[in-house]
Amino acid sequence: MAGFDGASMGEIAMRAGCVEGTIYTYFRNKRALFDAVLEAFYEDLIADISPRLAQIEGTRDRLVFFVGRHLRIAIDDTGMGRVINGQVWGRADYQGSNLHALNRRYWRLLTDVLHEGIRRGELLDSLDIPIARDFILGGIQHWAWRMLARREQFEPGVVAIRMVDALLCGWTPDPRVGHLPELADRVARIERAIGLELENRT
Amino acid sequence: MAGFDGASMGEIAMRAGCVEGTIYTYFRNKRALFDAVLEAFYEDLIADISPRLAQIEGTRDRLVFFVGRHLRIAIDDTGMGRVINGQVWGRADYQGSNLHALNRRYWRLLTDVLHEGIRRGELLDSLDIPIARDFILGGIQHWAWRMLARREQFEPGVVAIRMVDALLCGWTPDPRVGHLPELADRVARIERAIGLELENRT
Amino acid sequence: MAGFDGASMGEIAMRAGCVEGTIYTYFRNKRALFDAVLEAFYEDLIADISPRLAQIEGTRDRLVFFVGRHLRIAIDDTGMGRVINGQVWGRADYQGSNLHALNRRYWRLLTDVLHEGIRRGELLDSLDIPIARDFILGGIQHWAWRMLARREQFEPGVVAIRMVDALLCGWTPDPRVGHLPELADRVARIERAIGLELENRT
Amino acid sequence: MAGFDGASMGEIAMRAGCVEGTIYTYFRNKRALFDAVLEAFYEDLIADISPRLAQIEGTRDRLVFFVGRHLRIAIDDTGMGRVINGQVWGRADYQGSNLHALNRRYWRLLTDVLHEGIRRGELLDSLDIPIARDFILGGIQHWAWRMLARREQFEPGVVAIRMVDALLCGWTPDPRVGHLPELADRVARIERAIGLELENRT
DNA sequence: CATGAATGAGGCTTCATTCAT
DNA sequence: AATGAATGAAGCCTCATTCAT
Repeated sequence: MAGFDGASMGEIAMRAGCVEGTIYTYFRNKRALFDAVLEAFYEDLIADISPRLAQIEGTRDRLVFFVGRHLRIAIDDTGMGRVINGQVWGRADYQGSNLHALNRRYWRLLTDVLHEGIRRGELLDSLDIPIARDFILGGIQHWAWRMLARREQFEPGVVAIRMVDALLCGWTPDPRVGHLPELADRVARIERAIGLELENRT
Repeated sequence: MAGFDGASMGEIAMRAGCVEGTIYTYFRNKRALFDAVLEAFYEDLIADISPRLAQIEGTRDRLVFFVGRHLRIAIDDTGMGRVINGQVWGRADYQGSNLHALNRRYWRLLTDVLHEGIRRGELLDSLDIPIARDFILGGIQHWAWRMLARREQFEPGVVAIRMVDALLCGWTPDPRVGHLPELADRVARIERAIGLELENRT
Repeated sequence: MAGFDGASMGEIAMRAGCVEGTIYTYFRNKRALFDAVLEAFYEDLIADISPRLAQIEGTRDRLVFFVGRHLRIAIDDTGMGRVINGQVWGRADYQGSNLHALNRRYWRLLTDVLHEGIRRGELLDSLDIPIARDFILGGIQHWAWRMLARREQFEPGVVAIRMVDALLCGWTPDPRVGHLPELADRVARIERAIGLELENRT
Repeated sequence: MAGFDGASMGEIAMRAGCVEGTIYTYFRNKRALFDAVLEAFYEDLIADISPRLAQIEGTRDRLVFFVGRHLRIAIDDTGMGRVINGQVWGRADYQGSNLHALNRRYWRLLTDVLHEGIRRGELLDSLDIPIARDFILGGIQHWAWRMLARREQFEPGVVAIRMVDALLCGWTPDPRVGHLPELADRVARIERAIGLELENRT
């Protein structure tokens, strides 16, 4: 019903309003057709996201935008997501293919945001970026598929904020924690001032 | 090579050491065969994980065990993972199927750990459990596939710890940080009481 | 209309009284089918010719038998001859194939006759056997095709004799001719002895 | 790779430096194109051979030239030879086609040499010319294909001499055998002269 | 005259499924 | 219960040919 094997050239031709032979005027074979479609999809996606990401300030807002945009793919291009999942992964010649390169360029938009976030101090230095990336991309995918399987609607913008918050809580250094040393200083000064003895607190 | 469409009944029969006709003695059709295989896989998986999860104390350790076990599936049962991915999702009759029920039972093991973690105070009350679950399952999947695609080895136990830490940092309430506002108030009150002069702070 | 490319699997199946799929139960693909047919043909041919050739005395009679039998192929198995011509030659993997081995075994029947003929003194020592073989096989083929193209009937036995005679005239040393010089000497001596006067001869 | 069916109009057009449609401006269909090519080939061949054959004296030299020239076709125009073999023979409308006429004109060059050889007394009166022709053409073809299949080089001029000699040995009258009748006359005269009674010789 | 995109028929092959034994 | 040969629908792909530009 979906995916590379699920779609027949006959059906594709019919939907395209031509006969099977015509497709072969433009694409060498089924695989070439799928590659071309996926490449066009990625190109458009990158061309759409890249400039808008550059205009957003702040790591959190950038992530919210990226996650929301990625979630929208699952809604608008449901089949595409499934094809990518079925085709992009698990192909013998994936590594080194043009598709792989595009996939990397797309992921790069996300990891660049993460790296920049670390540089700005908005994300923890210790953040494992490959893991963070896979959590975001994989988590979004799972969420979207589950929603689609249950035929439930969802608002990408709202879900994106919830997702980013769920992740950022741990990745961003808590500004309040930054006050701890200072607070300790003040307490020590008070103690000195009143010569008071304090109980230990666990 | 893998997946529902990738395997032919002839090949399956050959590997099973029988002829194609024999399979139809036991399974109505190909779909029924695959469902049975997936069900057996899930049953075994749940039977394996469930009791061991019960013996582990502490949310963090439970999550590490679950994540590690799930990662191992991608290594030991690569094909199975792909079949699940291809078949579990995107089937018209998935909702309400026996497979769906098993899938839910498996996920339930994870969400139970999360709920229990909240109850124990080891996870934030505000944690969005569906999102958390999808981050874990989706993140693991992405990570594993990427590794397999690159033919890189990885140690499930080590990766599991890294993953859980990356997530828990934000999900577990830091006990010290929770007391900070209150502590600051008390300090300020004491300072006021004893007439201490404070410098302005930005 | 004939040959490997000329015959469609559909047509073959129809003539065999089954559907296309059935053929693939027995042969991996079209090429395997053709190879099997050709191999069976050669096996039968060799099994038929080999013992009969052994029972025939004399190089000339053996050649007549071989040529006649080969000519009959062109009549009885017209299509087969054409397939062999189209397939046996000009295939990239011909050298070293099973078909090649069979072809050689068949040719060997002929070249063995020729070698034996030389050993017996019935053929010239100087006979170039590869060339002789190609003349026989190629000549027969040309002759048969020409006849078939013109839809002319011919009697293999009669043609075989004509062909072998045409070739043997030069390949077999004429025993009578060998005595000629000696005979001429004796005549000349007698003439001289009896004082006979001879005219000059150029 | 070769033959009528092996070449597609697309490939032909590409090699000709035009598009497929253009070919149909000049040739009604694929068959007409092939016929035209074959005809041009034969025309050139005949135009090349014919005058040179006329300048050669002696049947043997003429045959050596013809055989050598024919062998060279197999080397220089390998594909052409295969096309001719596949197309010239075995076509329903071959008899009476223009191609047939050209083929005959080409063969005629050879049979004319043979007829002339008989007239000159350089070939046996009893030579069966159709058979002789098929031996030459068929033998050459077999030899050439075998060499090409084995990827062996050969020198057309050398092979031609060997072939013609192999055939001529039988086709040319042995000059010594020509003395037999005369010798018999002399013996008879002797017998008469001496009134001798001779024993029967087998 | 040249083009080349579109066509559609036909080819080979696969494969889930059936059924008589 | 097991077999495995037979099926036939469907898939991908090729290619000679046409036709509007």
